[in-house]
Amino acid sequence: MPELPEVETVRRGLAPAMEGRIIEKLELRRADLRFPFPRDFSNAVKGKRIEALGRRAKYLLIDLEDGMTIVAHLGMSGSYRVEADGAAETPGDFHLPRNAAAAHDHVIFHLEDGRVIYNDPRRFGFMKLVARAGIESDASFKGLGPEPTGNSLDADYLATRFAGKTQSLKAALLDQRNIAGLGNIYVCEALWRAELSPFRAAGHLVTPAGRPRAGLTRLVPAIRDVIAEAIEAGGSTLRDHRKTDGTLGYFQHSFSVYDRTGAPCRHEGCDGTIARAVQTGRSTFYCPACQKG
DNA sequence: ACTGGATCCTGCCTGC
DNA sequence: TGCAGGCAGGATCCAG
Repeated sequence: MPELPEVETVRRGLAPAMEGRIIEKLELRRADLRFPFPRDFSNAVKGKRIEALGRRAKYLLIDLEDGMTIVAHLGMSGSYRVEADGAAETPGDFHLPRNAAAAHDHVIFHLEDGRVIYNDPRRFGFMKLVARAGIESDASFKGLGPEPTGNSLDADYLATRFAGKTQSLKAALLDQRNIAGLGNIYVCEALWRAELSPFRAAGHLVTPAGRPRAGLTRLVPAIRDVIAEAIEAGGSTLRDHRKTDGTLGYFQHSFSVYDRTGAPCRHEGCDGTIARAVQTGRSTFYCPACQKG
């Protein structure tokens, strides 16, 4: 599921249940996810209070009182759910009986007043423990580009990154070193909004003098807006992913191109049909009629 | 240096 | 109905 808006939605969902709580026990139900868990992981966090939940790109950051941070990535299929002690059953069929472990529940945070459970069928996610001081030099964060919602993302910055690149715009936007947090869905959506071809070389949007062309100037607000709107909607819900309280995100109803092959383009006055192509092994959804820039 | 492909893993959907 | 094949929100490693 998780691109930036989904991870941010997870962070907001978990914060009320985790911040200020002590990790009474960290239960690891297997030895690894994508990578082995940190050596002595459970003991290292046992008894520590969680100060705050943060996010950088698609990484969830669980700040502990001792200056360490649990860096958690949800991979493709990771999700969290909260089970509060003594809470009434939420209507609907999602919640399991208390204390019943579901398939692919790999990590359970036992807190003072409930549990937070990490589930990840494909196990592409991972968790590691990093010292907060100097976290930016950790391999996961070094070289990471700016957040798409922050002020440091602008057309001039992207021009410096894209200048001379023969790589497609699609691939360049998926590269976390250029912008951190975009994934396949929101790259497709942003390119559609800016009416830019996903196949165009990234360098094409930069003048020989290194200035952003009009298309690149359009792209920045397209990215900002689609990410902001998706966060506002609580992220997208694809397949079986849900928010931490078991409810659904809504942004998938707002997709303009993603997974809409054969549907009419929603740009006013465009009579194009959404098409699917494969670029660097990933599906690209786009409108061949209006995404020509 | 830059680029694209292969890879990790399970589940679900489609088509035969 | 069963089964094989393709595909899925990501990041990293490797070869050309």
